Amino acid sequence: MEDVGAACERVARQALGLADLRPGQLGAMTALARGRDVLAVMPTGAGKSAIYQVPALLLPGPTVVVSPLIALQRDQVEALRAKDEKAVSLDAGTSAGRRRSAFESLRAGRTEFLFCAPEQLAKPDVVRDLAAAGPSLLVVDEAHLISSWGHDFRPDYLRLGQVAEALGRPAIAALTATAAPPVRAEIAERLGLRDPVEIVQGFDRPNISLAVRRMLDDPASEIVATVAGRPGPGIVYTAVRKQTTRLSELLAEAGVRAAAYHAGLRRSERDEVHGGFMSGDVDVVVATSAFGMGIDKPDVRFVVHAEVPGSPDAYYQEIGRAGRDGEPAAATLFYRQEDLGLQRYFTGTVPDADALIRVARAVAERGSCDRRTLCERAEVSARRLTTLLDLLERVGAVRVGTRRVEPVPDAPAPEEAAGLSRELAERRRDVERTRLEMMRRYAETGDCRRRFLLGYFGEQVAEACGNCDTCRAGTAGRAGREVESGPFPARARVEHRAWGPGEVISRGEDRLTVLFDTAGYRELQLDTVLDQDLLTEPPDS
DNA sequence: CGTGATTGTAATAGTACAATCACGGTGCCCTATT
Repeated sequence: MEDVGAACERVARQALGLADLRPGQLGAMTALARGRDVLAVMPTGAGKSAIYQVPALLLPGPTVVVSPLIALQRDQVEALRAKDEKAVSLDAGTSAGRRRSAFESLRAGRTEFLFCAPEQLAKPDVVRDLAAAGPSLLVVDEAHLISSWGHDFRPDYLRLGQVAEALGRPAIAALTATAAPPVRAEIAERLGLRDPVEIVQGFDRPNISLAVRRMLDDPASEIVATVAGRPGPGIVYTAVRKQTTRLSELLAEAGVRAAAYHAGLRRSERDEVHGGFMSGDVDVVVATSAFGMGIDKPDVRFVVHAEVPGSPDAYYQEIGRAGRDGEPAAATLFYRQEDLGLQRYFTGTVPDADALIRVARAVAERGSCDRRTLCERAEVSARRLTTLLDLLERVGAVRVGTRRVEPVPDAPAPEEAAGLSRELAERRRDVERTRLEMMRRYAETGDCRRRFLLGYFGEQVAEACGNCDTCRAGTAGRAGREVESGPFPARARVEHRAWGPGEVISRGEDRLTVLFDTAGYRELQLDTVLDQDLLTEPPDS
């Protein structure tokens, strides 16, 4: 009988035309083909799709792929059809007839791949119809969104673990290009991955040079000068929509073929800008974070940030769109301290106690009920309900199934449950804010910027990179060199007097960055830690 | 949290500054019109 690895290689070659597989790819494929869960963190272009497509063709049942944007789903369907693989996508615009025939075809084994957004899987009949087809694989693409979008923006991301159960718990593949260690942990926890095979490929993109320009006032003219002096194509990221128009107009005046892009534009305008950028008619897109996913243009030469983004995670995701062809590219952050305030605002939502109490009380008084009834009884929107229920469930006040919400025996009283939920949300917000704090550190550090970023993503690098502004300025070598020996090495579990347990993310000569389980990222001076005996290393494995 | 627009007050006709307020990102969905 053929070995699973060999079978993967054969299918990759015959069905998908992939002659050579990278070691990480093959490992992930064979794990999935054997029914194991996989969490893969690999840069775009490293063949993430093949990781699930190959085992999908080997395993008996169909494959459900969760993808955040309808446009991405359609692209993927098209790419598969070009290889003669039967794939469909499902969204709100899919007619009842097409829906029926899609499910029929999945059940009959004529269609292998179904793409949809998590919101589709929030609908009990969709899950029921899919379960009837006996899926063998559930793929969550852009899985970092579970952590970054799930909590308030698209809460249905949080329910995918339960969806997996309802689908008969197929093997799960979680795929992303960017996920720091705590994000990986959250993905695994939320999806309920079972002893997943974790494949993390190098984060480093050495061809992207890094620089920060500190600004005391409006950076617009500096940005225009910088962008106008650089060979295109490039992206300028701004934090607010108004700024996209303003900067693109200033750039146009300076003779740059620039266009603005944000989610408030009409569909046709967005498509036009996107298309123009891909075809080369537009050299520079000035955009909010709406511009990004699904933009696979290899020759982007620079990414400029006009304002600081909310976390190193978001920053790395956005600069990662530069230099995918491997040629030199530049990432420049225009940094003003005041801009941190806006990001603080973006991370600052904690649901109000009243709404939480109303929901908790409705469930407690009424008993098992469906979501619609609950929305009416508690007077909250369907979307908000998902966020509230997630919190209430995590503090043990309710149990949320795919169809119904159930009360929990001995649950805390509604007022108490609301209080606990708010504490949970506050803790989460505080952790978010320490991410922002790490972004500030990146902008203000005198150490090698790449070493800082890679350290944040859990990669220890001894040498300064030589391709960032601090390296060129000569400040990088002196501060914060990684140290191999001594107490509190990277990845060590530690316990702080006030902040509780955590893990050392990076270890410098004179300071430590620690991610605390509840207090988030903190930087500690090694002297102080030793003098005051602030940290202990618990004597475990 | 910070910005920019609007309103308010004080002192006296045009302006100056303070207080208040609204606003700020990402995309599914579903339904009603063209």
